[in-house]
Amino acid sequence: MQDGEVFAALADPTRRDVLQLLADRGQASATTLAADLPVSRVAVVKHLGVLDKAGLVARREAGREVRYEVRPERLELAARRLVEVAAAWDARLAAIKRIAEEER
Amino acid sequence: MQDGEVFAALADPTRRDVLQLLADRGQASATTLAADLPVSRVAVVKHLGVLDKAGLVARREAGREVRYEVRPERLELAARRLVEVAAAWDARLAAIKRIAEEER
DNA sequence: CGCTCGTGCAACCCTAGGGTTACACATCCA
DNA sequence: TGGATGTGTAACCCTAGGGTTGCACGAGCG
Repeated sequence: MQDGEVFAALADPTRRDVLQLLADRGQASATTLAADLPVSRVAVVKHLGVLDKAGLVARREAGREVRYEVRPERLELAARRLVEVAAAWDARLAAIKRIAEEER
Repeated sequence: MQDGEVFAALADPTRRDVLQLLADRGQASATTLAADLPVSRVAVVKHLGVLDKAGLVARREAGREVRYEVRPERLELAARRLVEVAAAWDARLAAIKRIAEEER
């Protein structure tokens, strides 16, 4: 459940569609999701698999079918990490700029 | 310069290394970056290309060499979008939960 | 019980893209 | 001017992974 996995998960357009669709419905199975997507059920299952590993989605078995639901917390966490990294870069850049100023 | 491009750019580990290295140095050319990475210069150039398209890096020609530098703003922007999406999902999930409560 | 529906799984196809080497060209400097 | 040095580009290799079809299996229901 690394950050890299989250980015990789978010990188694929079909996967983002799956995520969005899932968010709209609250919860759904791979089969019903596939009905409203231009790809097969198997493809959707694979996508849900990587989304699950990335922690962006929760898998819950209900009888003979498998329900998935979105987990916004993970997305927020990833976003916060991004902000942290960006801030760190900013600080470093500011420091470099300051040094450049002093040397002038 | 779509959001998808940013995620795709961030998805590759080598690319993240390039980004980090670039952030450490403030600015650098593809050749000098390649010196401290386990891949060839050509590979680094390609990576810098997608980072550039994603807006995460700025390309600046200086004489016969090409300097690149990191652009934290784009990273922050992407992060903010993520937070927005997560918030939207949260709201939707909350709504669905509320409806479920009412139906009870 | 028998039929249907939802999953899991295996085998396969095909392209994107990350990586390489080799060569041509431009710029800087002794 | 000539030789390093830094880029760009072309041709190529190879795997990851997104997509498919086909089939077997288990759960639910008339």
